[in-house]
Amino acid sequence: MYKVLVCDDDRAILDSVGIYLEAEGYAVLKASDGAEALEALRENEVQCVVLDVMMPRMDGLTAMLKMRDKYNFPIILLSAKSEDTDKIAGLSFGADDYVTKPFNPLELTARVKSQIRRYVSLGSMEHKDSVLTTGGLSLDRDTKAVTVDGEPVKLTAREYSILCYLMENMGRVLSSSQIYEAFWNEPSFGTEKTVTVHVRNIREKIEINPKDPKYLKVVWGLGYKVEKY
Amino acid sequence: MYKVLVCDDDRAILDSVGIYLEAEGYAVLKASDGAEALEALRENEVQCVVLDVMMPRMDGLTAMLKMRDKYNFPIILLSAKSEDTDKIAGLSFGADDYVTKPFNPLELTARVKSQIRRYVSLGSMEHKDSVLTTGGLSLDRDTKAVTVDGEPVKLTAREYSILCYLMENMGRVLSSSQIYEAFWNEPSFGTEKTVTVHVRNIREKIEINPKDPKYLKVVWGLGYKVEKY
DNA sequence: TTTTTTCCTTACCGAATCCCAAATCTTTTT
DNA sequence: AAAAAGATTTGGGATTCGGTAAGGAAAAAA
Repeated sequence: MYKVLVCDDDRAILDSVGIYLEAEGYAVLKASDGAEALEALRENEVQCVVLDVMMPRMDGLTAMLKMRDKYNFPIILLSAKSEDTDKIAGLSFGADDYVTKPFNPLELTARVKSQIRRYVSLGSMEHKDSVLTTGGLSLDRDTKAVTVDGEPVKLTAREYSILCYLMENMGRVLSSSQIYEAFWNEPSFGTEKTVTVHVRNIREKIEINPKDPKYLKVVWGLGYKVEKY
Repeated sequence: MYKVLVCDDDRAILDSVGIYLEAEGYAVLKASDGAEALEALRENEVQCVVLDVMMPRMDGLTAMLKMRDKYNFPIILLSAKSEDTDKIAGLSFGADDYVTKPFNPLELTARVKSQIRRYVSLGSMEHKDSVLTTGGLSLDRDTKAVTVDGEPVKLTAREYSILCYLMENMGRVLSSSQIYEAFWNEPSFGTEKTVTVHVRNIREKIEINPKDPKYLKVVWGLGYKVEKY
């Protein structure tokens, strides 16, 4: 039976999440701050951790960094929508997934399930491929380095995030609002144009001829995609 | 067509939200308290619920918990602005999003749209195959790619949606007005002719001989269908 | 801290593309 | 043969995308 550690200072959330996860057949350990969580980990082998960002004594991000020193199980962060400390900031610090409050407990359960499946199927193999490639374009999610035909390309944070998202969904068409919502955690009304400007800037950097893009293509009326070669 | 249940004791809000959602092409069910909402859910399959927190008889949070026992559609809470957002985030455990009153109806609409998109795409991720096929014709809903005998075909956005709709209902006959209303939410007087034109353009692209269509056939006096092979 | 630099967002215009409706022609049904 | 339904063609109008630029925010440097 797989074990999941849930860490949140709100007991109501702790209990309810526990109920949902137990219904899925997981054993649930509970902690109400980072210190308690680390202590629980010393005595138990878990396959996944759900961690609130805002907690007394030791906050979630600090706790996560300490966990990463010793363990490599997946970590899912919880945070209130209002704090909005960028999704990317959280993920790039070593989290595997990120859920904003309020959240659907069923969705959290689904994410836990999917993280555990990935974790155990990799069988503690450290070899998750962090490099995405198509044709001469490649992106390394560990080093955040992007190269075209071996030449390094300097992208800004937003540009990197957008390109990364598109390459993780290689071949799939994503609408401007989908892309927008993936990073701003906000539905878009009228702000989709921002995405097109970023797309243009990305093309300027990674395409030989931005007018006739080879990698980052538009699908009229539907969205953008990265071509799979 | 997706259905949204809106629940609020203020009839003015109920009506205005209803108008905006209907303009977006959703079917709207209305309820004025939690009990009514639960009853409506027994008789209808909905894809999203908008729920006021403060209501007589049965309040929103209680209603939400009861809904979570049986359903897993997204729930969006409405709450008074007075409480601070972090507090709401904590209290509203189990919701997928929240909006504070007073609110911009367009914002609420955008959030509903975004939740429904996530909900239906998650559903199709698990079970349904994203590729529809009949004979040599195939359509991939992820990449939005259509091929005939392996050859890629370039369709416009509207052509794609119409073909997709027909292929999702493979073998079934759909009238022009049905097809029209599926995308252009609302009337269909004289406008069915437009569908005819699109059908012709689609045939031009996917049929060997558009005069004697193999896939996209007409059923005289009733409508169109995609032949199942 | 203040200054400097880089980056993000928004607005606008032009160009490419597509949608729609009307008019006309063809096929099917009665 | 007449009537009804679908097929085809065409042009104006609406959308969507690309490109540019400027103001403001954020990050980096001093």
